[in-house]
Amino acid sequence: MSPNGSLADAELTDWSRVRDGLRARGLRWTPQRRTLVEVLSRTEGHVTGADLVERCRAADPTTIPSTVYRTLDVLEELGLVCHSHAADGREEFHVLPAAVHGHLHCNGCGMTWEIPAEEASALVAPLERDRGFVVDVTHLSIAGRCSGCADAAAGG
Amino acid sequence: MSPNGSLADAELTDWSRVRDGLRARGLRWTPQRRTLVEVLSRTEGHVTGADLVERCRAADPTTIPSTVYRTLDVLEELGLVCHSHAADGREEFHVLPAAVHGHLHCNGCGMTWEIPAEEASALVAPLERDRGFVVDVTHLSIAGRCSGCADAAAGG
DNA sequence: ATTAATGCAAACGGTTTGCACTACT
DNA sequence: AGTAGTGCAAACCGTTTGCATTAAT
Repeated sequence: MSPNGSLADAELTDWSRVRDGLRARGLRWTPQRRTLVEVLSRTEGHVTGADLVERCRAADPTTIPSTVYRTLDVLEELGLVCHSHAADGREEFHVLPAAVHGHLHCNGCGMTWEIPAEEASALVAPLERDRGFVVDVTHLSIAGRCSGCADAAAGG
Repeated sequence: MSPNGSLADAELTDWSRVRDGLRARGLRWTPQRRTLVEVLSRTEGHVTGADLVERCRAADPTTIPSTVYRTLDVLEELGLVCHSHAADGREEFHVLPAAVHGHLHCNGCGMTWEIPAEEASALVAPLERDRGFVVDVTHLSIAGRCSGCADAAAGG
């Protein structure tokens, strides 16, 4: 793949490349985008869209939701974030994961863990083998109960 | 669809038990609930809440959304349906009793397949083994591309 | 000078809620 | 009679859109 030289292989933390990536496409580097990109650079794992709006607003109180969402679209096109849907049905973005794909979400405590790419691939390998179903591991989201909450449920 | 057969044809599904299940809990069997239960009894796989509202409205044009959602809550408490979230983030319900759990959703053609319980369990077994994470297979939803769409993507 | 991007406000779609009324038991 | 359930309408929440304005290039 790697069609038009996407930024996907850039150093994760090297957000300054985003600016150039945008410009290379004739898009613009604005203060609002800079704010979001900075927020994202501090973000690990997943955040909802609303969450990002809130964090941007913390950094810049003049932040407008639609701008954030529009910028997220652009960043997703650039391959810098991708989105899936959380267990509660909201948009969930995560910062371009180097080798991190898929989530494990605990219905007990609400925690979310990431599943390393290899582990995720291993899990779904049978699907690809037996059914020819190519899983999009970046959207893999598995709900259940973490060991702590499972024990609690079993114990009491 | 058996216009005058009332609950007589319920031997395929044991939905007539719903009525008794409700009553056993001091809850009531109303025409609106009957409509929804009939709709559900004709339903295979998954439906969104909005979808069910629509189908109920087809059966009974006076159907009101909030009633449907409230009844779904009740039916879920009874263990007759359960809900998860579809890839597009909407509520997704599916009829319980079958030994069918988990979905495979193709981003290409939009089709959804069900994963048999054993297959689903086998897939996530490593998670439970290695991490003690007890997966809720009824909420397992995996997105990707079916063999047809994967081939199409690879081929062109 | 272009024209991409922003701010704003209103719309949207699915779901939820408050409340008076209805009807199941 | 008593109370679960309904209908309705409005609220809600996250997200999207239209459009005139602003500002990056």
